[in-house]
Amino acid sequence: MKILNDLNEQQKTAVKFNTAPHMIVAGAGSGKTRVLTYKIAYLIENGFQPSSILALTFTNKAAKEMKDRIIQLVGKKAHEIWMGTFHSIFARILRAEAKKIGYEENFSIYDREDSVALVNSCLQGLNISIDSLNASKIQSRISYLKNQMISAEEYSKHIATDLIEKKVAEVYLEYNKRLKENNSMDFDDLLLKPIDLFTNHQRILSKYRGQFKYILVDEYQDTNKAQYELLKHLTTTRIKICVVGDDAQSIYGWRGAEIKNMLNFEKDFAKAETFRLEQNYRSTGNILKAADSIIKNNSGQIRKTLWTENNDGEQLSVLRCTDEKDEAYLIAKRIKKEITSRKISLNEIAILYRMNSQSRALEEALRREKIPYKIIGGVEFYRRKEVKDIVGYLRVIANQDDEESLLRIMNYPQRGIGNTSISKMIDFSRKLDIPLFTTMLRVFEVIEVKERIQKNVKQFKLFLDKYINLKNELSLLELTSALVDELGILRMYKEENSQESMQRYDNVQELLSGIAEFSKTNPNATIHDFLADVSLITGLDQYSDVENSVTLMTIHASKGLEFPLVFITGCEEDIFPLNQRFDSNSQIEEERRLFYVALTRAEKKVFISYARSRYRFGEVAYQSKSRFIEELDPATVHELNKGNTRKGGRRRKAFYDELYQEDFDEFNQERRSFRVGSRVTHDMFGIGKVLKITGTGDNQKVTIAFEEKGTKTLLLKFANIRLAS
DNA sequence: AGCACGACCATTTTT
DNA sequence: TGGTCGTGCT
Ligand SMILES: Nc1ncnc2c1ncn2[C@@H]1O[C@H](COP(=O)(O)OP(=O)(O)OP(=O)(O)O)[C@@H](O)[C@H]1O
Repeated sequence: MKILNDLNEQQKTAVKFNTAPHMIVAGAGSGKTRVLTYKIAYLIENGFQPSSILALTFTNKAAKEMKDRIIQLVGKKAHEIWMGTFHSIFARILRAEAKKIGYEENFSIYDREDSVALVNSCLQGLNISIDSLNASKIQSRISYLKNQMISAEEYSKHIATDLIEKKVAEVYLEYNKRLKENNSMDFDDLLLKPIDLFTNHQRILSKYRGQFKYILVDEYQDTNKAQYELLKHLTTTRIKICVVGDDAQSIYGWRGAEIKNMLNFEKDFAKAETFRLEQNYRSTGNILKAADSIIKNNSGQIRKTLWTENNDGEQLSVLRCTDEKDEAYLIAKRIKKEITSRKISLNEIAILYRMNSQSRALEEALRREKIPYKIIGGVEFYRRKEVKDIVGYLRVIANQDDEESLLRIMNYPQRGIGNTSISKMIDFSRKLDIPLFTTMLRVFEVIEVKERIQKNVKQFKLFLDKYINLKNELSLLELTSALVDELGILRMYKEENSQESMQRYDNVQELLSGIAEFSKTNPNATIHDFLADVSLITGLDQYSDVENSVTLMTIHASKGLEFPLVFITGCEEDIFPLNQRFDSNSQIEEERRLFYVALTRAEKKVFISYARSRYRFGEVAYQSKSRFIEELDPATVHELNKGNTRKGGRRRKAFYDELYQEDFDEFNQERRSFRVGSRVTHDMFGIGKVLKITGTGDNQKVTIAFEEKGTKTLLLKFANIRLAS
């Protein structure tokens, strides 16, 4: 069969095996994704029904790319494959079955921001506050619990012990209740609700078991408990399952991903077989050696061999920089040099970092050097305020119970319904136990609201009713255009005529063209279809490589991608690895896997940079070189600008002139006997670990996490701190 | 009701 | 450093 010609022997064997459950375990760049893609093509070629294949990927973009590739291989019947992320596929199923679990099929999907807003509103409603936790932290906790499949009831009855946990439990319960009342689900519900559905409705479960004859999962190492449960529900001995992954690339533990899903696969699925792919096609020998020297510092992983026919290639280069501006500048310069000497395009270059906040300095330098770039992730288009405002209207038109969205648009654009009036209406709704939307209809009964404002509410209600009635008559695009026009949003931004408002203007325009495009690809799409899609779009999905520009992103976002030239930036203790408090081993190992992922994105050449000081919260913080740099096999790396300290720094300093105001106090740096990460003792507070060092001269401060006395910031001049033995 | 200013807090990583 | 939130003034 022709399809198989693009594969090596091991890959062919894995593609052709289609009997028992099986797992393909393999290192980076060995063609796991390719095998999955070809396997699906192979199945279809051999008469398997595309619509009975369920393929689950990590991002929407990965799904789209895989599907496109399969269409290329076997033609457009591949359109019928059920392919997408766990979240999008199960959202689709939930929409079809919503009634069975007590939701309307037009339910809204809340993203993180919406969820945080709801938590806030719960806190207000319950009239509680938790000192050490803000709404966003509480939301993270709830989400984490949901990921572990710990229900609010269980948490509150059996797990929450101290006062804070009890309060969180109370919020958790209320939050779920309110979600339900709003006919809404958060991201985690998209995985949990289907489990409820399948557990309580045997007939529906049978229906989907009949539908999906073959289930394939990419990036299995990053699936969580709920996803595992879903797979267990959907598979029977007659349904085939194939999962693909690399335990060394599991980087979402903080979100509940469990490598153990992978380690236990053979036990979990009867008669399971494991396949391996060992030839790497992506990287040079040196990059692979370097990556291997990193990952072998982790304990207990599935043993894998990885070899390549590629030659050793160049060594990795380490760039030592004065601070983050210097780092950004050196990288920009380096890029200019490399595109001419290597004759590569900007598209072939990626700059990776540990956290989004690191991109700022890099962007600034790239702009100065006139190097075009694109950022993947970051603030995503559909999360921008002006876009979410309009989407908020659409959501309310689709689902009047969606209180968060209703509150969002109530006074936007301003129509004279202020916060006090809104709270009065909310109180009224709660007292009578009716939706806010109904309260708007009965606003004349809410006597606390001034008459003039009651009229405004009434008018707004009529405005919404009009569109609610129109939603079945107008197309999605007609509806949205009419809405935006009547709201006068574009006019408003234009009149304001600031740089910011013009940006917003453009974004609204872009939303409209996005809708136009969506309507084109999905001709009969309703507002519900569009909203379902929008909630699950992420920043990672909007990536196109048409324009010629450098790619900037977090390492998490780079998973599965590859670039000839890769920069890994900010390789300093407390940034990468970003370890907080006293190192827990599993945390540092996840950081190490992250570094492994970063290295293995590269095909030809890696630059690793670190800065000796960096602005953090407006203060200078002194940094020390990442332990990961030390762990690299020395035969594979060299330091590029050794001994380049003051001299190079000065020259570049001149370049940035006013940008450099702070003086880098090298003397102080050398004199100190400890650095970030050192264990120190203090006469009063005992033993602790240095978290950060800030300021210069007499103002130099150290933040230390003491084992017994908690975290303290001390003035170095007075505190008697010594290195612990 | 709506704006301006100041206090405070923040940095993981994202479906 | 910069963005968000609350208060107090108009
Ligand atoms: N048999 C093959 N012949 C030629 N190129 C191959 C072959 N198999 C894989 N490749 C190439 O190797 C690269 C890596 O493949 P792929 O992305 O499928 O690997 P992966 O194992 O999924 O990687 P990662 O774990 O990093 O996501 C791709 O550029 C792919 O085209």
